[in-house]
Amino acid sequence: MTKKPEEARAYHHGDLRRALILAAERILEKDGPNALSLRAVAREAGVSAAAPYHHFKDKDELLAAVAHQGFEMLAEAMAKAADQVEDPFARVNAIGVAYVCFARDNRALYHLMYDSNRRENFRAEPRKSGEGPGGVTVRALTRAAGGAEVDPLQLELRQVAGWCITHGLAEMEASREFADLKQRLGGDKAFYSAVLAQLAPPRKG
Amino acid sequence: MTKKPEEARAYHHGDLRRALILAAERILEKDGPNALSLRAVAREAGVSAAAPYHHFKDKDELLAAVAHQGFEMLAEAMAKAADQVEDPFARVNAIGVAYVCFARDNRALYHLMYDSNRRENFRAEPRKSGEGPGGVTVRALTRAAGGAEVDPLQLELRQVAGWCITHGLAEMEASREFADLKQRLGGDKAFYSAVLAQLAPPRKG
DNA sequence: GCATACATCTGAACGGCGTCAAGATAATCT
DNA sequence: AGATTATCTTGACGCCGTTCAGATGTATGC
Repeated sequence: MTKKPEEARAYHHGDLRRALILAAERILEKDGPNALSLRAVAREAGVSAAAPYHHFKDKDELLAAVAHQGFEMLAEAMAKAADQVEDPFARVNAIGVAYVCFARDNRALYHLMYDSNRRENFRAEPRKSGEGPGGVTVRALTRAAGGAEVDPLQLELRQVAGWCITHGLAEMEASREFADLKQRLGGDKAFYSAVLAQLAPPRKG
Repeated sequence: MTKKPEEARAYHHGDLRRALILAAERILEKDGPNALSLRAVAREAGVSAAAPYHHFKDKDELLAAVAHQGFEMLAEAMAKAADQVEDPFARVNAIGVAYVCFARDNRALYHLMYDSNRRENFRAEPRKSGEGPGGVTVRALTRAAGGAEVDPLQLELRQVAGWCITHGLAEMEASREFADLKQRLGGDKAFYSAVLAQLAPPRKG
């Protein structure tokens, strides 16, 4: 049997690398981050405990790959949300809401992404600044600032602040203290949107 | 030898509970979070690996105690910063800056605090909402809103947004992408302050 | 087509980890 | 003093991440 050129190279197992990443995501989703041991991943993929070391330098590198895939999913969700809104200002808000929704719906993965990012174990591709979640956000924010004459320093600060408030909300959205507020506003998304709207509009001049 | 009443109860070791918490902080500071194993903490405290189990149910409970102490330090730093500013609006900003500075100066501890909080392993005292970092912030924000007639929903949203942007900034402040901005603004604190100032002032009526 | 080189996987082992049970030791109570 | 209780040690168990020698399957050169 020869290799199928349309799939990644398959030797004994058949793209074990991808299988391991998927197994890790499955475990993360089903049993939580505490159960995410390298041995458990290998077990889930039906392979010996040492097998992953032919595809990843160590456990962190596998987790980084999982996180990398998570960032791609996140960027995609944000881009899709952005496309559904015309008004530049509302678009920024929609992107933020999509970001927080992703964190809500992929809690364990989101935390893994952030941890992996923090440890700077992103040994995968160097992130090209245009393609990740940051790129989507920055572009939308820049456009929302519009043709108006905006102090570039203010614009940059606003980008940072928007990033901070969104990430902060994503980290805390599950807090019980917000349950009441969510209900009063009529749903999670309305709550996210209202919180993100607290960012000041960019000052002109 | 009888016990010294001014110190906590000392049996064989002499308040091992506190010693373990301090040992954990020492390891965290010196060798980072990866080195923070229960056995290493016991070793650092000069005690057998099983000894901690007479003071903490498991490792998470020890970490929760460390985190708890961290929250007290943080609340103190915030309260001190608040006392040094008169203007209610500037005070809110100063509190946020103090919060981010704490995260910057106690990075490993801050992350531990947040992790421990996330896992809801706060088996220590239930947090009385008035005393923690949240209480300090909320009081200052409420006062900054002033006697003006403010929509209470808007005020609450603003509290949440303030909390989010501050925590988000604390998590990301070490990012290299901000180095340039920090320099242009003339220091870390000026940068934190400028970012936090991006929050919209509370709308009246 | 076959031997050789190479990529891939297994099995066993090492030290470290969190945790527990049994026993030793020291402080407290009566 | 003797009994009780709190504290700590020793030793063990199973799981973990990682390494290494060797087995096995795949591709390549002749």
